[in-house]
Amino acid sequence: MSIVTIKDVAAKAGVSPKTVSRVINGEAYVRPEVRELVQKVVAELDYRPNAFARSLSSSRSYLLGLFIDDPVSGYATDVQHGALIGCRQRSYHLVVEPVDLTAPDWEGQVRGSIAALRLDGAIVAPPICDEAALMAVFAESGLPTVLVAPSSAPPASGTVRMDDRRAAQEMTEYLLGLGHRRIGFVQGPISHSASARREEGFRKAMAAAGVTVDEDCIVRGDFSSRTGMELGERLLALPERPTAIFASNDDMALGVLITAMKHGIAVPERLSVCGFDDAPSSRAAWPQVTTVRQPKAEMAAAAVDILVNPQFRQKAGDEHAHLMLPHELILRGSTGPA
Amino acid sequence: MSIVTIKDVAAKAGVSPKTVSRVINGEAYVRPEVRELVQKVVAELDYRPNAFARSLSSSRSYLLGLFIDDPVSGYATDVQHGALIGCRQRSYHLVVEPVDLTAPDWEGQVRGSIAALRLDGAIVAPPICDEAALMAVFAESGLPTVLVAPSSAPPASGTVRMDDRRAAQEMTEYLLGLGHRRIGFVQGPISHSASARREEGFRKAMAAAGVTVDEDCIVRGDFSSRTGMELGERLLALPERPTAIFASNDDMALGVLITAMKHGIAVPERLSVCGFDDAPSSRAAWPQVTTVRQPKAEMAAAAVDILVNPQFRQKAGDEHAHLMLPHELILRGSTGPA
DNA sequence: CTGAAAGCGCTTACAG
DNA sequence: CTGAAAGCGCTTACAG
Repeated sequence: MSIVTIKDVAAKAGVSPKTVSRVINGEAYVRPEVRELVQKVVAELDYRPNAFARSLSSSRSYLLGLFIDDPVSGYATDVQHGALIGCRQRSYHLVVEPVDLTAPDWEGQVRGSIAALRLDGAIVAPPICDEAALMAVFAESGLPTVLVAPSSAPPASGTVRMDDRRAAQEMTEYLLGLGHRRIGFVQGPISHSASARREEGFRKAMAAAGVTVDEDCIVRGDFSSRTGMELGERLLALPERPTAIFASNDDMALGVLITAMKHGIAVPERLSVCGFDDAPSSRAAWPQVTTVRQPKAEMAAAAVDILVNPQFRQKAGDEHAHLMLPHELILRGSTGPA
Repeated sequence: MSIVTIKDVAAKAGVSPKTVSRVINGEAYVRPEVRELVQKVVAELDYRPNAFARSLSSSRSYLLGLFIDDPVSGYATDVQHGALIGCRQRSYHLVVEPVDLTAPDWEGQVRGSIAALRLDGAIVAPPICDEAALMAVFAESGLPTVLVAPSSAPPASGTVRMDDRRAAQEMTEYLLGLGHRRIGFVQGPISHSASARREEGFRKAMAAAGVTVDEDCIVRGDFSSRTGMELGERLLALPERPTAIFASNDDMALGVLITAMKHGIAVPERLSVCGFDDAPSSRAAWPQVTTVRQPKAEMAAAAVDILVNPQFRQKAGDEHAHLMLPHELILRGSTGPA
């Protein structure tokens, strides 16, 4: 394949390499006719600036790092997809860096990526965006860093999140609107603070509707469909059985659904079930599960925007960008009137 | 953060930059004591070679591209995970490049990535590894390219795959071993040739066991759980109902399972169901679905090995590496004696 | 508006 | 076994 360099373009256009550089970087101060000529030659020769040479001489790498814990999770996948789309639009490239906090040298790995690749910015996905030690590495490196859906608010250049509390509140209001009063709630693991916020939203809506929450109806799972099944058993065995169960993630909702099916309890006729996340499992189930769509890809794309935005980059460090993106209730077949 | 360069290390160690270069690249011809000294200084200064400078002066970028169609699919996720692990081990980095063949300028995008990033190699996931136009772009660029689970055998530096036919055969033998004779088979879409190979395996095992296949028991789906449900209805309504259904992917198996539940047909007591892929849906279901594990991550890691292996890189173009990786039958609760 | 000079941080030949 | 020179392909100051 042609290894066309800036010199080739310059020679053919009869200008200096610097002028070609100006044109391809969209700088001002180039005579329109010269600009046009250069652009024509660039197209003819299919010239692609060497990203490495560019990075070496400038201070930018045009590379963003996506740091994730478990790259195989559906969550990570969606986040990555959004980041990829954002990068593509801005002519950046994305380097995916798995971070295994249990590995002995994870810190060296992260430092290595930052230093060797001269990343222009980092996007950190949950749950590792809540790890103080990791955030310290980024802070120390001075790398602009945007956190996606962090639980707390660690020091970072920016954060992008959704309103878990408000979303859970809306879902609960929806169930109440269907006439449900006795509603079971399946909590997530304590470590996952978004889960706590979801519970808050649930309780807030219940209180606002003047409905007392029976604490027997509140059970704690670990976000797996397995605990969803177990806790479903428990809730459905209650003397006064709930008419609806709100699980704080979809996998647990699926577990509840399976348990209901095992016991021949028709969903949604005799039991409404809803989840949170809009995970693939919510669609694989039957009936499909009513849930909350997290704007995962949109959050990641917004993170890219924050990092790439020149104004932001300049002020990185003292300016912070905090975005709250809208969620969406996805109403499906698993919920119905009480 | 420290911007330590090779000169800093050289100065502190009292040697030339070239010697430092030799040490960090593990070249021969460095006196042991000098090597040790340099390594000590490198560690002290936490020196990280600038990947861009390295790439610019050498011909290697230490970057591999993973080209995928739909980065959100579970398949892509697993492949990426394996590639990531492979890269990590070899001190390479992975750049993920989504390829949207429906976009007007997909070809320019791919060319751009290859040229601008000076990739050392490309890993191409299915189904785009079967697109002739895309493969032509890689061929033209001269970039070493390894295909993961291609259906046909397009020209490429290497391929890594599993034996779909053999796996389906083994699964069928397993069902036959359980005493099943009337077995339904849900085909995948014609476009997906692996699906055809799975059917071949099924038929081969049946023939070997002397069992005639009733063509009414063979139905074609599109790999979605939706068609799994529909075709499940059809198979279960057959005058003589199958005692087992082998779906050529897990999503369809899940659909069959749901249909069975709806009709109150106990699985595995009255119907055995099995799938293919070991997708998340096979575990989310209840009972969990017996399936075939594709070594997706392993295939991708092997692809990295092929690309990074110096011997291979040298001969790239005229030498081809073709690997067949072992699969695994995952026996779970959805299958039982006839 | 345009270009010549210098340099980014490495590695590739090439001498010793 | 070791190092001085040149260069990879761009961009950053700096002149004009």
